[in-house]
Amino acid sequence: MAEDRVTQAVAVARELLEADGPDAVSMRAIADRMGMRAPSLYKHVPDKATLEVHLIAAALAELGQALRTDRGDLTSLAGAYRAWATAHPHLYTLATAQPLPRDRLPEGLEDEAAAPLLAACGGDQDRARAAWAGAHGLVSLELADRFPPDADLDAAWGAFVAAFSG
Amino acid sequence: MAEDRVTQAVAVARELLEADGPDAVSMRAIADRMGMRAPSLYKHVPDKATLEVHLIAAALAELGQALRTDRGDLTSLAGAYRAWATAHPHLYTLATAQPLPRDRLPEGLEDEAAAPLLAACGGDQDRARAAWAGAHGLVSLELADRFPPDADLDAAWGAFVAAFSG
DNA sequence: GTCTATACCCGGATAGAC
DNA sequence: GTCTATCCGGGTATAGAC
Repeated sequence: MAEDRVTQAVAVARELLEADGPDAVSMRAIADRMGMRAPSLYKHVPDKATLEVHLIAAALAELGQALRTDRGDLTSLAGAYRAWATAHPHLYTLATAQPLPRDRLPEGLEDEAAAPLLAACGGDQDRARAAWAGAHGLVSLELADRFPPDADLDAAWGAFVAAFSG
Repeated sequence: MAEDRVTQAVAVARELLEADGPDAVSMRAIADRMGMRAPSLYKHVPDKATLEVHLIAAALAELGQALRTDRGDLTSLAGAYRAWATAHPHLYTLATAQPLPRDRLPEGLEDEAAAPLLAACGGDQDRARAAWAGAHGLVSLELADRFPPDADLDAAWGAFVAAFSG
C-alpha cells in the first residue's frame, strides 16, 4: 500500500530519535537509512512535521498502554510512568515538551493515555493533573540530569507517591 | 573594567531570549545589538556557552530571591515559583531543561535557590525534591502549553498544594 | 520514483588586515 | 578592538532531468 514508505520513514525517524536525540532526526538522515536521498523522501512524506505527529501518537499510545497494564494504584502507575519514560527518553520529551498537535492525533488518544491516572484519582481531574505534573516533573528532571548528583530519585518518587496517597 | 562588555552581552542575550526564545539568541544577534559584528564579540566573550552560564546563574539567583521574599509556607512558595517562571518562561526553561553547569556556577547558588522549599518541607530532602518536581511539572507543562485546553490550572495547583500539605 | 543541483535559510567560530 | 572574508557545519524543501 502507499503508506508502507511512510510507516518505514516513521520507524527510521524513531530509531534515530531514540538512539541519538532530536538533532539526529533530519530528513537527510532518514532518507539515508532508507537508501535514498532526501529529495526522494518528499515523494512519500509531505514534510517532517508529519513524521513528528506519528511519533507523538506512538508515544502517547505506548505510554497509555503501559499505564493500563498495571494494577492501577498510584504506586504502580508511578512506576510504570517512570519506567516507560526512562526507557524512551527522547520520545517522551518529544511528546511532552510542546503543545500536542491535537487536530492531527487519533481521536481520544490523549484521554486514553490519561484515563488510568484519572481513575486512580477517583475521577478528580484537578488532582489527576497535579499528580501527572508531579510524575512529569520527576521524570523530566531525571531525564535532563537536572537533580543534584547526590539526589536519591527512588526516595523522591516515594515521597511523591506518599503525598498523593495521604 | 574589562567585564563591562561581558555584562552587556549577557544583558543583550537575556533580552533576546526573553523576547523571542532560545533560537533568537545567536552570537550574530547579540553582536548586532551591541553595535558590532559577531567576530568582534569574540574579543570580549570566549564563547556562547559562557553567556548561557551567566543567564542560568541569573535565573537561579532571581528565582531563589523570589522564593525567599514570601511567607515561606507551601502555598505562597508555589505561587512565587509559578509567578517567577511564567514571568520569565524562556529563562526558566534554560535553567531547568538541561544539566546545571555546576562547576561554573557561584558556589552555593543551587542550594540557596532550593533552601526555601527545603525549609517548608521541614528539612526532608526527598519530600522537598518531590515538591519541587511537582511545581516544575506544573510550570513546564503550562509553559509548553501542554495541558488540555479546558484544564483549570489554578485548581491543579490547588490540588498539588493540598497533596503536599496533608 | 529516483537522482543531481540548488535555493534558501541558519548557526559557531577563526584568520588576518587594519 | 574592529572589520571583511571565510571556514566549517547544519537544516527543510523544491526544480527539473531521467
